[in-house]
Amino acid sequence: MDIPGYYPQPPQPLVHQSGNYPEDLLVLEGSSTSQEQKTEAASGSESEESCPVCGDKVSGYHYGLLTCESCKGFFKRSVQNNKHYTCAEQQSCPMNPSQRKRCPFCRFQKCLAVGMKREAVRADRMRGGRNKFGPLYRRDRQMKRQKANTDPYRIKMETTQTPSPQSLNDPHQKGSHASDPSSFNAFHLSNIMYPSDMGQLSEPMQLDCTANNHRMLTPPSMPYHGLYCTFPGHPQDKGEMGFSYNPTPTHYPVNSTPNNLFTPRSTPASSPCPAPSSATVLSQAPTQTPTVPPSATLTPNFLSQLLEGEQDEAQLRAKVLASLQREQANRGKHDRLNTFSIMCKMADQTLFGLVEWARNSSLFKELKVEDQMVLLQSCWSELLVLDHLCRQVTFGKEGCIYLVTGQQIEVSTITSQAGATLNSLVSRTQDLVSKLKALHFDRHEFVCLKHLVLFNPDVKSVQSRRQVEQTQERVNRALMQHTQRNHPGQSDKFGQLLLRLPERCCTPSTTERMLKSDTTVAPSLLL
DNA sequence: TGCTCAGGGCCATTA
DNA sequence: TAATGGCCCTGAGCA
Repeated sequence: MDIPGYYPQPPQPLVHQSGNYPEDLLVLEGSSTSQEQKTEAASGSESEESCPVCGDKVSGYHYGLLTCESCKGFFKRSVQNNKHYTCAEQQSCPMNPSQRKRCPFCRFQKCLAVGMKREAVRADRMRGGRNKFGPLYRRDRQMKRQKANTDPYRIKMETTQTPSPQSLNDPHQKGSHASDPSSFNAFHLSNIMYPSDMGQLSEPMQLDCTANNHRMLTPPSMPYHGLYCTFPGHPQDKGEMGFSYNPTPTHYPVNSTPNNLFTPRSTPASSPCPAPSSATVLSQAPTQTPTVPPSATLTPNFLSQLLEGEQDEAQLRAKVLASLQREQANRGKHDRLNTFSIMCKMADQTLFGLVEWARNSSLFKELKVEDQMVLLQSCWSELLVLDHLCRQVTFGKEGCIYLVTGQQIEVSTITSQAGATLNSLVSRTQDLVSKLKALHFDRHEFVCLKHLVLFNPDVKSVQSRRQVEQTQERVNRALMQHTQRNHPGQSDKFGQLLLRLPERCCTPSTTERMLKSDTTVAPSLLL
């Protein structure tokens, strides 16, 4: 959401923001009066929010959402003068007040991505008056009030240090295991976990998704810098992609393939993603007891405990779809989200789900709030990618990418439209999915890997480092014992799983950490 | 009828 | 010298 991410203090959402207006709690929900506006102005909350494009201080609603004066002017000039920019880098330039001027291409793309509307720039250049988005602004304010009223994590934020704006928007810090908690992506997570001013767990914007799977051209669940790529021939600013959601997608996941290794805790009968058969790897596991220490008898319970906190795929799918539908409903049929924005919002919602998962983890709950923050801040992008991989292994059909919404896109459709960088990402992802499928990656192993990524004792600013380390070692042992017990024929499965991690997160640090944590296994892994 | 506030213009500053 | 960004003006919408 952030994913993406990029917003300095006060906390920001990945794409859209919502506010925290304590005084507004006195205003009846659903009402929108001048008094309400006066109250907002008096509270100063809105003026303290940060621009979703660059993180600077917002000056009001401009072209569809709250932005700073600078981005307002930039967007206006870009549209009025029909500017066409190019990016000298990877189309993922950092966007913060000090660097926003460096790459107008990325800045403009981000303006569009977060929801600034070209059509709000008047073609006739007439001054003054109100635009047609007045009702939208009012709804946005109402949602902020509602979230401010219902968010249970606001109090925690008040006791949590937030990072300095300077470092928040630097995407070069993304994905670093030892990332500074003040990194911009870290900041995103802090907003999601403990939204204060902005209410990161904001009511999702609404949208009508009536559906055309085949026209979806962007890949799901990529790291945010990837999401901000453009697609040759399909720039996101072309407007509506005709994305719509059909509750019954054309492409259903094949639940009878050997790839369906996971057993979701529940999947509605009407789900476009039927529950995989119960013939999971676990159920097929041999009864023979492997040569594991006596302590291993606790492992199944431990793994069950980890699994209890797992996200329900059907629920997550429902949430994402509801969010997209609400977003489009708010926008109206002539103002559809483009594909790029839809993908960003899917990633947002997926990330919210992952944060929720972490917060519900019994192991994670044992940590101090500050440690929870910095751990999530350091690994959110890896969790997103891991989550994507898991979804592909579980539900993905050969040659297709399975979206969190239950829809599938053919990889060939993407590769025929995308540029080299994105194609490379998609290709690497698919390779990794194939390897994991070959390993018969199961749900227990997935939940272990998620915990291993999450409990990273190398993250700076972790206070209870020893506790994190011990938890990681515990999960590591559980994973090893599980693979030995259930896959005795694959003696190196544990190592193979860990070796996949660097491919997932593009850094060997996670694997190195785990190898260090279990020296009995390390030698065989290094061979 | 006066107030609000979002879009447009101006212009000093910056790169 | 073009781009940026802060400040001010304008005027439709609303109470």
